[in-house]
Amino acid sequence: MRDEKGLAIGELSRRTGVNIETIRYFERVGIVATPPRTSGGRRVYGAGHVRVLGFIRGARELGFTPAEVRAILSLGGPAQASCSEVREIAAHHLERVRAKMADLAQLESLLATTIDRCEGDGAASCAVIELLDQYTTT
Amino acid sequence: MRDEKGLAIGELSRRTGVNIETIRYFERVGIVATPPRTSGGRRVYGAGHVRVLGFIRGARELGFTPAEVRAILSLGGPAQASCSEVREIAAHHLERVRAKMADLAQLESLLATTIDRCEGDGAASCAVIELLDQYTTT
DNA sequence: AATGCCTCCTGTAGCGGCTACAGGAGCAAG
DNA sequence: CTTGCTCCTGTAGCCGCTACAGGAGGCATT
Repeated sequence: MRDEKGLAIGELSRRTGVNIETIRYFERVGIVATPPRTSGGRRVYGAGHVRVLGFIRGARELGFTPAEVRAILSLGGPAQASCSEVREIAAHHLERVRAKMADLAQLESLLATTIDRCEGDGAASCAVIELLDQYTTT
Repeated sequence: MRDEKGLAIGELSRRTGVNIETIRYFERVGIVATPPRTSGGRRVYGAGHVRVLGFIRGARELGFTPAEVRAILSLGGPAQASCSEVREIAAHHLERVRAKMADLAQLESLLATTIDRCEGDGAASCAVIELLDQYTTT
């Protein structure tokens, strides 16, 4: 299957960096459209699929949730979605990123402080174990 | 099962904030020890289980991975693990937290910049879609 | 003792987002 | 035709839980 007009799934996978099995999974759950087949039953992909799969990969790598990716795709995907709607989804994602950063900053501070107080085996108690032990009675 | 000497699983769950089903799961996968039973077949838990489950919950809530939790437990858990070893695991976790923070800071910056450049539907192109579209050809 | 209600038991399946594999068919080159 | 590679479908699995069905145990009340 080396037709100029379409790609086999392996070639699509190499082009987009998305796993063959993941591509089939995406088709099965409706994230990407079902492609036409050869008479032998093999899938034939075109430029639209190349674009959409690359887009999905980019969004996932930037931390957009699968639900957000689906939402953008249901707006028409990269070719048709309205900019203001995509921008709104991205802004929401940015809020989540900022909230996670704030959580991690708190956690980092707590861990660093506790580890600093930890004196190792010679001490009568262990600051890290004490920290983790706090939940013993709720 | 209201014996002074032991707790039933429901009471253990209320005491530790760990789900009944999760407690059974932990026993099944070996994270916590199998407790003795009544003649009727009910599990009877003691103070050791209360402590370990609380500890597990604390560690998970602070973001320690299941593998890290298991590592600490295999060192003897909160009652017996050596402080220096637990501290080392915590320090490694702190490194991961810091790395994640750095990743998120980069991502936050990229998203914020891109969203700022996004002018909405009136523009000829969409900065957010362009960003996500970068992966179309690898 | 019987009843009713709550708790606990085992076994199994499911969630999400993929990932992997078995067994067989298709396809192209030599 | 043979060979070697790609692709197909169907199924199961990863992880860390979470949920449920059907039935048994336990306790208080009548």
